[in-house]
Amino acid sequence: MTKLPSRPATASDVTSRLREAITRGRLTPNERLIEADLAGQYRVNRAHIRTALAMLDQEGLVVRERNRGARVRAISDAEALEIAGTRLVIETMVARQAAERIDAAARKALRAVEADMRAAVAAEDYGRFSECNAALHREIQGIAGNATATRILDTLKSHLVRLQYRVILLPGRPQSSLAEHRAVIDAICKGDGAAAEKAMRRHMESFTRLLAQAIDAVRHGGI
Amino acid sequence: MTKLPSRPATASDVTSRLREAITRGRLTPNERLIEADLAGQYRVNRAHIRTALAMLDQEGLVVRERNRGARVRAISDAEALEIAGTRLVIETMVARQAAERIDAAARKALRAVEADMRAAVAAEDYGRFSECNAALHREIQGIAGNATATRILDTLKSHLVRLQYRVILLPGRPQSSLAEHRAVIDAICKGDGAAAEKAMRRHMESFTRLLAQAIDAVRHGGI
DNA sequence: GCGGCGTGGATTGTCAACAATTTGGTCAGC
DNA sequence: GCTGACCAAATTGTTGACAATCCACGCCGC
Repeated sequence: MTKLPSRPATASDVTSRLREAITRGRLTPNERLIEADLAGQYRVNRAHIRTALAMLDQEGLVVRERNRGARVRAISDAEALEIAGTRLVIETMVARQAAERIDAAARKALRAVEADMRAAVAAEDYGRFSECNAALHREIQGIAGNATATRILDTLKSHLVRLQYRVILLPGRPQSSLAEHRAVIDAICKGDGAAAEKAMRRHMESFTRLLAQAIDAVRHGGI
Repeated sequence: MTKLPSRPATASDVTSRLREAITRGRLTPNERLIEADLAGQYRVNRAHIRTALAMLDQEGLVVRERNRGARVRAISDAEALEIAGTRLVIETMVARQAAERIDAAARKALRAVEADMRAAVAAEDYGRFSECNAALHREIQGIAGNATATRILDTLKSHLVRLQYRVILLPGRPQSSLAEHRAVIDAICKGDGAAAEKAMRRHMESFTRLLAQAIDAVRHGGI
């Protein structure tokens, strides 16, 4: 997994590991993050934990209250929709930029991801589908080459990962998602910025709509 | 200015002050940020400086290299345009949301800022105009009530403040900017989301275009 | 009972000393 | 004069100890 030479873990290593623990749900919303415990767990000094928590606070994954410690930040339903909406407009912009900068190698890469994705849907392997999904968006971001947008999207997504499974698991969603993704890929490969923008907006709108439905269902249907 | 009871400065105080020093240009791009110096300057322990630097790093205002210290991050011309472009799409979304949620009190507040702005232009007081500009966008964000977007916009703007003066000082810009702002305000007050979106996009596009020109001019014209 | 009031344990905040690393300069040798 | 090794100063990284704070619990008086 991580490097074996076992260079003493640094603060940003700890930050990554904590971030992952939070986004993967190993640390649950509102869970207290006790510096001494975490320090013991990750075999690092408390100071590292402290700066990691400060960074994750800045990132919005953690809230800290003076003298009262840090907790995993719970995002409300309303906030989840805000995040999805913001993500929508940025992904849309990125799709256009990707279309404007596409080249042969990038086309090939996109088609490869598409094939993977299609296979995952055919195999009904939704975990893999989810990974392909993430890979595709990452690939598009890479093509667009917009570091600012990429950074923002990364933090926005980190807030959504826990929720997105609800959407992916909706009946018929993988199929419709695949079709939407294909439209995005086609437009980008054609180098048609306007079409890519439109296709990505449609894709993200349907994601956002389904997310809203999933949230509503949960709210009204218990658990 | 700050509270007189003089509660011992905390890490996030230091963060704000450092942030301001960077955005206001008191600390220049690539300038080294030496922990001990800053600690002395702000009358604070080095540990506070350390966490402040970690947060500003996460925020993108500072870069840190292991064992080599922190410097004010210099943003390239290309990156400035990335930031402006990203800001554009988010501000556009926010304008639409503001139009959808406007109420009587908010209308009044918007009109007040508009009057201020007009007065500033008439008086050719460009510092004040710049402040009004910021106030207007803040007001719109407040009406939209989108905390996620607001947070992102704040950090994006913090990267642009140093550059925006170049745009504001262009001949005729205050007047055209005022007109664009009026269109945005009118649309929002009418509650017309689509029009607000369009007006804001036009405004931000012209800002971005002028920023690009200003950058080009600097690049080719010396200094 | 029950509401205020310490009190102790757990946890975070603060600090200073020490270790490790980088950097720039000096000097010997070629 | 140039190269490289080495040394010293400056700076960051790490650690542990101690202070301040919060919180839950039990106690006392009513």
